[in-house]
Amino acid sequence: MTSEIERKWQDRWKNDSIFEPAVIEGKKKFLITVPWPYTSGSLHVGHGRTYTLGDIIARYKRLRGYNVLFPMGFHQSGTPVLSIAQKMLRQDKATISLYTEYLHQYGESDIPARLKTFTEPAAIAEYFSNAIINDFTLLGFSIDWSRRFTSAEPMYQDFVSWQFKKLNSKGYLTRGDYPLLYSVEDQNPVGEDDIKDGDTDKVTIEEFTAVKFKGSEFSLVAASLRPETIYGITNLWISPRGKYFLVSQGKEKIVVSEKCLMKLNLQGKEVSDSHEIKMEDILKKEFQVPITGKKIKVLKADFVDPDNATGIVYSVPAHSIMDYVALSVTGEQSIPDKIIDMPPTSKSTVENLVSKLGIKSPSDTEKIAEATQILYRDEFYSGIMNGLTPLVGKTVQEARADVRQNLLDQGLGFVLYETSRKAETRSGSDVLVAVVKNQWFIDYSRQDWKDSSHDLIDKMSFYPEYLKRIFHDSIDWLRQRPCARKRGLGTRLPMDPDWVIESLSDSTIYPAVYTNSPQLRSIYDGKGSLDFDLLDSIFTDSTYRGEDRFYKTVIEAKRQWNYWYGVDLRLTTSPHISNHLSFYIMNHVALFTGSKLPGAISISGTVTSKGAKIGKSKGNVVSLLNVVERYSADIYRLFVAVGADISTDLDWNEDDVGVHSKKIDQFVQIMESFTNEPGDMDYIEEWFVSSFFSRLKIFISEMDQYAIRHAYISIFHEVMNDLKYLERRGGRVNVVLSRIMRHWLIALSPVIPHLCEEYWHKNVSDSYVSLETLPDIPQGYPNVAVLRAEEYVNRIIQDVREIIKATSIQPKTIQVSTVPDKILQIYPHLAKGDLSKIPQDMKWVIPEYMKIRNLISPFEGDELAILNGSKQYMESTFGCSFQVTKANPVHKGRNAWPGRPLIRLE
RNA sequence: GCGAGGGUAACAAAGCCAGGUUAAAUGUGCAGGACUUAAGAUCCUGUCUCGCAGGAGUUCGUGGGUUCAAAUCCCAUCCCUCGCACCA
Repeated sequence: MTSEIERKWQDRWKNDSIFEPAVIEGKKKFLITVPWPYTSGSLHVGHGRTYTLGDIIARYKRLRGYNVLFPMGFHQSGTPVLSIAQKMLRQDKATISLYTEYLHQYGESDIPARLKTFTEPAAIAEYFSNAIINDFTLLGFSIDWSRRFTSAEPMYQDFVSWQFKKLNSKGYLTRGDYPLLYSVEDQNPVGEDDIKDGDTDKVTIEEFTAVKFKGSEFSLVAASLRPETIYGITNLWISPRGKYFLVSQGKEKIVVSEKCLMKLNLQGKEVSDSHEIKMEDILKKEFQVPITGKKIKVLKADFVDPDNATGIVYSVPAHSIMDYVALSVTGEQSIPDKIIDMPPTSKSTVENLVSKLGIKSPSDTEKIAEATQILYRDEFYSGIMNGLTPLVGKTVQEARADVRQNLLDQGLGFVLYETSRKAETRSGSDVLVAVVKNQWFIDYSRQDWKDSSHDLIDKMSFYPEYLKRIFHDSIDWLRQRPCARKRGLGTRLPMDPDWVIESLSDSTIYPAVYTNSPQLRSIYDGKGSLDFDLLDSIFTDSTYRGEDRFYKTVIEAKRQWNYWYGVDLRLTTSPHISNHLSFYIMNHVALFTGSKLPGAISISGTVTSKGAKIGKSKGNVVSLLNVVERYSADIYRLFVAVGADISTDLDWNEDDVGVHSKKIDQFVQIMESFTNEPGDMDYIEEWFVSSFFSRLKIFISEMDQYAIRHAYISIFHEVMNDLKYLERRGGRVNVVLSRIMRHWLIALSPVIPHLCEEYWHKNVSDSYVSLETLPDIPQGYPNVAVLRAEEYVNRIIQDVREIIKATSIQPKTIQVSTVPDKILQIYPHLAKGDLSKIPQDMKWVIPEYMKIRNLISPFEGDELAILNGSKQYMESTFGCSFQVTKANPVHKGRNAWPGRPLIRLE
């Protein structure tokens, strides 16, 4: 039943193309974008949230009279789709079962046949694009699909080429060497996805300083993360299990481990003439510490990993747990003095940590690792170099940079990159660090660029507001970003077609293309390409000088662009802040000006499922399609709207969904039993209508701040509660609904569009509620006096209840006597403190007033009349008779005060 | 470590930016009642402590401070979550 209604309206919206807005010059427009989905799988309840919130906002802006464009496209560039296709080709079991499941969800009839096509990346992207369109349609999204395009589309790729040529001409692209994780066997860079346990145990790149220790015939190269400790070196360690090689590096001869040779090659350190060297030939020699010139020996140690870094390490027992422990065990040398001083309060010294953690031997690897982490961290942040070094007084942080630079400058060392842990790909080949030569970067580090980005951020709006500060920080923190790679799908870099533009970099200003993709596509189809000058004439101020037969389309493309761009609101999730959204801001600043720049950004929180992060391993993935089938689009939408504030996390919890589902049922019942009953309203009906319009005002002001949750609690839940209350008070539901039906359905339509459309047609008009504008609030509403009066009645009820509770009296009669006229007359003087204006014969009330003044709630209505009007309600509420009188003033004893009548139970 | 967000009643979760109208929304749970042959659904009432008259007391991680007044502002401290990059 519900799904039939939803389908019906989805079809009608689509057939009438009501969400494909045309340019209307002079009408205020609103362009809202949400990041385009990546087309590698099905969407779950978490994905749905941001899109749903986007749709709610789009629909809200429509009812506020904006010409709203809510476009969508698909992201297909990058590596995931490609690697899925490759895995399909390899018949990878896990991938096949995952995609079988996806296809099953989508009700695919011939799964094996469909899977066969998935060896082709385009087929995967195509299939899931269509699946997502289907999902979004079933959720009732008011998306303009006529403008959709994908990042793999040639028309769009010409646009990206234009963008990169512009960036390059403005000097925003640079080149340089860049380290990245690499598989030698596959001859490919590897991402987190390619590494075994890469998602749970992240692999990062660490920058070692490889230090050359000169000997009579060759140098030993030991690598360290802490070059400042060379002043405390006592000896070198090599592994008894390792193989070491003598190689030529330029004119120098150096010795490193076998594994290190490969790293040197990958990292562009050219070496030649390698041959293995016997361990004894190393052990019998002495070597010299660079800078200090100290002569040291080489010792064997089991704890040295020949595969790590150079396979040779230098020993600093005063500042390294392992070296200290190893030395204590051999007892060969005494522990040398420290070269780094710690604050007196610090307990982080080698000796303390070793004894505290009870480390006995080099085989206590876990404890040693823990102690090492503490020591390195504390020395880095609070250590000061002491007088045994020439760097006395410098912090460890400063000293490290100094020594490193010194070694590099004098050719006494070089940079060696290493993985933070031993890593291998999912297929089992080694992951090492390679240095890519001449990597292309977008130079986000440029200060002038950052400055103008900060200016833009100052002008933009953020929801919630604290995001503004975070974006300033993020811009400051950005460095050069590698923007192209050698594999993956995407656009070729126009100045260097060997490279493919990386998938975040090709999607920074793409919302621009939503404005005129049909025109661009038509020109592309006619010309076979979109050249630089043509795009320039559309997206900048330059004029079009191309072929005449495209002239009209170019002008139309430009008109669309001028009307629709910039993006009034971009809505996405927090992981995008430090990358996509920052790039989005900076690329806009680089290429556009004025009204074409972004207006506002809002961030929605993440979605958990049953309290846990959504993931296949947790088994808590709930697909969107499944939710729509089991509940309905409107129930899901209501849950998303009201379940949590836009910026906080939302938990997908079926119990809570059930609550919303019940509320929707009640709403349906109310709407089904509605018949138009215009006519005069009594007091309580007047109260309801007043309350409604007061809630509608709250709704508008909250929605203008995108406080969707507040807005809909007010206009849906609280209005529903008011309706229940109205019934209890004897009001006529249909009479009041006749007064508010238009406003209510229009206001609710952003969240529950299908039901609103259904009842709009049934009860109001045959136009589309989705396109209606919210009418003004009628004159005289909300009627504050009536609202106050009802509050007053409820306060009396509360008081009676409390008295019953405190006294355990079951009243037969409730007597309420309201404020005497004499007290009411002088009350304003009392409230103002003008005690002198109080007539002599009434002065006796002053002491009583002083005592209870905090309990008085002044009330401007006619209390007697209001209470008399509520007599019936009071009697049914308490099941006894209810009498109202005007009290007489009493000199001794208690009096009735404004808003605080006397209550007596009998 | 740095950066950001957060710690509120049995639980979940508002309020905090713009201090008083806050014993503190809302939902769940729990208790009592209404309706029902019964169950369910729905509705009402209650749910920190004390109170035979509408009141009082003690509460919003912990410890201080500002103020006539603090869940709300400031300082310190403990704990939790997320991000720290090339991955979409």
